[in-house]
Amino acid sequence: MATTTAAERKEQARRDYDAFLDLCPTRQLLSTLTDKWVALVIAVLSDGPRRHSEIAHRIAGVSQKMLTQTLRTLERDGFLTRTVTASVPVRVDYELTPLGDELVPVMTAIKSWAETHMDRVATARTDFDARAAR
Amino acid sequence: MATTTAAERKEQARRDYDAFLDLCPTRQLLSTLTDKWVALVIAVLSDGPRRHSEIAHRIAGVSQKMLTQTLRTLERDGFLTRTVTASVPVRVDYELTPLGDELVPVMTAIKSWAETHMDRVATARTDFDARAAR
DNA sequence: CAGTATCCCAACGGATACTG
DNA sequence: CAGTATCCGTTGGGATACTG
Repeated sequence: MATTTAAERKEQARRDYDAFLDLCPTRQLLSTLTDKWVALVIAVLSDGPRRHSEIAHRIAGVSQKMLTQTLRTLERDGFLTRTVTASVPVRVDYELTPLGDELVPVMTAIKSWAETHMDRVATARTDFDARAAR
Repeated sequence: MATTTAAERKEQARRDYDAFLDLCPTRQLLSTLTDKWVALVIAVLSDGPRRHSEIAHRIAGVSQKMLTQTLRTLERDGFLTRTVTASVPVRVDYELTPLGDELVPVMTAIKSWAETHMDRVATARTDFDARAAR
């Protein structure tokens, strides 16, 4: 198989990935990346490794279930590593991988865009609703 | 009310928006921005005004319902304008507002990130599943 | 502390049919 | 062509209880 691996990789790399296409795998990846909890988790970890409980505290309102689920997905996709320290009680640390680091600028950009432009959006919304009410 | 408007705006602007906070309005805006269809629609319109049918064609697999719903949300939030030309059949054009234009870099960044790093994610996923199977 | 397992409701989102 | 309305299955996501 070693002889075809390199060729296959090239083939794969040459392929034109396009999220506009329904069946393209990037459409699925786009779904993962466009997720509220993903953006927040990546933002938290951009400051360095964090424990499960630290992340939970930082992201107000996230449920146990969603946090664990999000962390698992991100681990599977290679964005972060999960390190278990077998103490009592157990300690689990999450840390961004190099791939995860590359995601940081994109994710923090969305978050800060929202924070920066919130006022303008709020105004637009009020105007729209006022116009719709007429 | 004119006397308080300026002060109120300042007050609002000075407020520390933080999407990490559960009740902060930016959390809701973040939810809107982290949406697969939103990213794709903004990406389409970044090339200029488009008709409803053109957008539908460009974004493969989007349903009528989701497209219209997404366009309405984006219009309400001030990201695009909707122009109806009363002909038979009717013609509707969508165009980014200045606020929408400011969103383009952020949205296209996610889309192209997904397309660029798809291979590495796919590899990570395979590795993870293989390790999990052991 | 971290995680799993249920239960359960609400929102997402597709398919279809109908209107101006 | 663009949009609305309805139906309905799927998923998201919270609450709670339990385990190592």
